[in-house]
Amino acid sequence: MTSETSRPGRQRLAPEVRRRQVLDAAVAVFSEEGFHGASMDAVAARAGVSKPLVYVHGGSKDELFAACLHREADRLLDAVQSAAGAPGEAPLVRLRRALRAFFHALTTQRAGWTVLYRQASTGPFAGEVDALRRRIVEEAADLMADGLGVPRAVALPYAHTLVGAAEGLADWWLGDPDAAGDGVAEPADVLADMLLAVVGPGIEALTNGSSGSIASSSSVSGER
Amino acid sequence: MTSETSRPGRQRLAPEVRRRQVLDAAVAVFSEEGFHGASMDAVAARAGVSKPLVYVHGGSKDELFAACLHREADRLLDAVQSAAGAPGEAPLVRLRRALRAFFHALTTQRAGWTVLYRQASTGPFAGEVDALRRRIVEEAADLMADGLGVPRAVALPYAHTLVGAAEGLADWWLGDPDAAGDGVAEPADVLADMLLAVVGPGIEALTNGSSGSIASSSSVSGER
Amino acid sequence: MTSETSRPGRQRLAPEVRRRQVLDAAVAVFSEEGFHGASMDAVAARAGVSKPLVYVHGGSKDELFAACLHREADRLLDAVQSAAGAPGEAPLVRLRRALRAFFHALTTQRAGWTVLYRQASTGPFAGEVDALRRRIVEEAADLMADGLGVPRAVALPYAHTLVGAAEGLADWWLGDPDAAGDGVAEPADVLADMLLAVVGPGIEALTNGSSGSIASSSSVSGER
Amino acid sequence: MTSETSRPGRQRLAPEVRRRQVLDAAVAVFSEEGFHGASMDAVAARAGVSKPLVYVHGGSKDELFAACLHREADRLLDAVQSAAGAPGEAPLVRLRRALRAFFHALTTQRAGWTVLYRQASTGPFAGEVDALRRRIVEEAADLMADGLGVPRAVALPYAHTLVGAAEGLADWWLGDPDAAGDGVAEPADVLADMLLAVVGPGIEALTNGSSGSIASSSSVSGER
DNA sequence: TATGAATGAGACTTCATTCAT
DNA sequence: AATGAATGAAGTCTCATTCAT
Repeated sequence: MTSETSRPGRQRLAPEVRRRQVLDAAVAVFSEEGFHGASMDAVAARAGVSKPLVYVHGGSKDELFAACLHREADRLLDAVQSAAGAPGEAPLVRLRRALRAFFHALTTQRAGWTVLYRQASTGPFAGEVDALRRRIVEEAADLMADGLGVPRAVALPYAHTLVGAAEGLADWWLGDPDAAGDGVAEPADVLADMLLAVVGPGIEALTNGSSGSIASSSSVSGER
Repeated sequence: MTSETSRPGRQRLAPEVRRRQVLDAAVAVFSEEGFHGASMDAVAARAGVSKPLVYVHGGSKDELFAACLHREADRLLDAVQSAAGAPGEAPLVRLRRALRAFFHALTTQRAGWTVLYRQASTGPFAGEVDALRRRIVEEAADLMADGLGVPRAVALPYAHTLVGAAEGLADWWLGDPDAAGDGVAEPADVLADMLLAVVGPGIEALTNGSSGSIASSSSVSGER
Repeated sequence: MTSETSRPGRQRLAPEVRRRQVLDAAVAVFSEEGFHGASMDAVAARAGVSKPLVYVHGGSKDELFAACLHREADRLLDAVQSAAGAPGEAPLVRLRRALRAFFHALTTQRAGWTVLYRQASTGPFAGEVDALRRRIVEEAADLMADGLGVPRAVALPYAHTLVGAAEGLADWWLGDPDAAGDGVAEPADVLADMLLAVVGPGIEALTNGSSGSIASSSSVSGER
Repeated sequence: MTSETSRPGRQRLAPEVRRRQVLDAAVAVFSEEGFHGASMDAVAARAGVSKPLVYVHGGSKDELFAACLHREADRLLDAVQSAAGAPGEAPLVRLRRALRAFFHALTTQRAGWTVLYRQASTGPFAGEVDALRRRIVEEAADLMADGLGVPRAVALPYAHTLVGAAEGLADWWLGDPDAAGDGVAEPADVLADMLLAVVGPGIEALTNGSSGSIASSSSVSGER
């Protein structure tokens, strides 16, 4: 037996490399098939390794899925946070950058986003997913509270609204990637601008209204 | 112990009653566990009937899921459409009524909404789910196109944004029901007004801008 | 409510008529699907009655199948026995008539034959079927012992051979009904003659040989 | 207790060994219970392995059954064909050797024969079973056509008769193994000779008759 | 370390059988 | 007498997980 890699299937790799291999495959498969629909066989095949190795590096199916969730959520949050920058800058500029980063991250992490937002909100990971989502919403709430000069408790529902709106827009775009973009700017930037066009004026108007009577500041409150 | 339902087993019921029992249970279970995660055993247990009865009244798991999808989508769409009223009325009034009906439906049909919108759009029902989702969003797009005087294709992404924002707000509220509502008006109405406060000004502003330069109508387009 | 049969599904019939209805349907279904493959639903549907009625008139599935076996075996044996006639007549003439009756019975009782010989020889009714077959073989053994003037114990294996040969021929014919028959005589008669052409000379020759050395009377015993 | 097979569970075997184990068990169970009556549980238990292993090595129930059919048919046909030898030899000698091989195979492959010949020829395997049966009977028909100097189409019903007769004789013998055999020769050889004693003279006589008037060559054609 | 081989548990589905009308 | 409605039990098949090499 020579010292060369005599059998290609038995290639020894550094543990962290193998772990990333497995996680990448898992994210891909989970995003395509959902948690229950995905099989460990499929993950192993996608990673190009044997099934026991998936267990060695990824743990049980539940653990593997949780690891996917966390890694993808961390990536997303990191991207948004670092784009938002320090609290000193103009708040709406920070929001704009954060939104652009958010939509941009979807382009490069589409599978991760799907795992986080389309597959896992039901089933045994609802709680885990909710906690991860909360981290994102709270980042948005911080930005808005800072920008509007209102208490965080007041900003919270608007943050949920904003994040929900972003999700809705993102889903539409991911379902039909050619529909957005004018061919000049980055699609992610276009999406961020579309979103701001819808919610920007409303958010600005909120700065002038008292927290309790926000609804009455709407221009469509004529009825009843 | 009353004289009613002396023995739970072997109760003869009219077929349509049983069918609704089964469908209700199925919607509940599917919404909690997802399609793959839900078991026919769980549906039967939730409905309080035996498993074969689920097959008699709901057909196979696929058929049962499809039936759930269609019933819930029809219910939701009916509620929103009848609330929106005829096209002759003032557009923003129609939108307001539609939104109120939408939030109202979300609170009474939470599970149905979850089945429709929080399920994997991958798998064997992708087409079906997409078609049903489209019907709902397109109703919103019709309203907005009518109200804004813009082509439907332009209104579509804003409709997705609007629906997503409504979801985000509803999720927040359903997770903490005491947080919204002033104790006077219906919570659903309060939510509708909050949403309009955020998106109303932006939507109005869109009426003046051309589709391509929507983003530039935002007051935060200073950067870059 | 008049005294007329207001509902056609609730027609009261004499028990023996119903029983025959059910048995006929059962024979048909069992012959087509086999014991395990046949469902009580199918039997009920074929009989044009409801399933509980099948249980009332036919008993459990096992009992129903046993009843089918016995009725069909009795019919077959009756036909053969009455054709064979009394022991006084010329033995080979009796055999010939019996064989013709046998093949003729297959034409009119094809389903019954299938149930008896093609479906039931495996499974939980093997013993029952064997007993019924034995009755037929023993009828043949009686005929042969009588005709050849040999003890019944000696005739028995030849009776098995004869019945097996008849089965083989019958199976072939039933699988391809157009293959037999010259267009003039009854197909059943042609089959009987074919069988006699094969086994007749051998049986006659056995009359002259001793029981122990039958094999040596063969003209092909040259080897070894 | 020897040192062998210390623990029955979790034994690693070569795939081809396991596959034969599974097939053997399947043939046994199918022959005893029929296709519908046999359960995969029973096959697994008979093979002494777990149920998933049956699926790994045998595929679905349909595939497993088909594999049984083919293996047993091949075995049987191989045995008979190699015993029959080349066409150049004396026809009746070939027939004799083939019959001996046939009876020998019946005694060592009883279950396989049962699977092939005592199963419902209805159901999803009708075509497959018929084709395999035909191969065996046609081998006999070839031998007979060769030996008698008649066209194969003429020989075919006689081949069915011959095979049926062999089955009848074999059934009788296998039901009462002490009844046949003189204690000197192989029982299978004795059975072959008994069969030839019955059908040999008839077959020889057929050589002189034309196909249409075979029946009239019988010595019992006096009636009608 | 890495894997081929094996299995316990559970899912979907159907069927024989029986109650309540 | 007759039936629509209902269910316990069993069957096929898959999957997460682990042993033995």
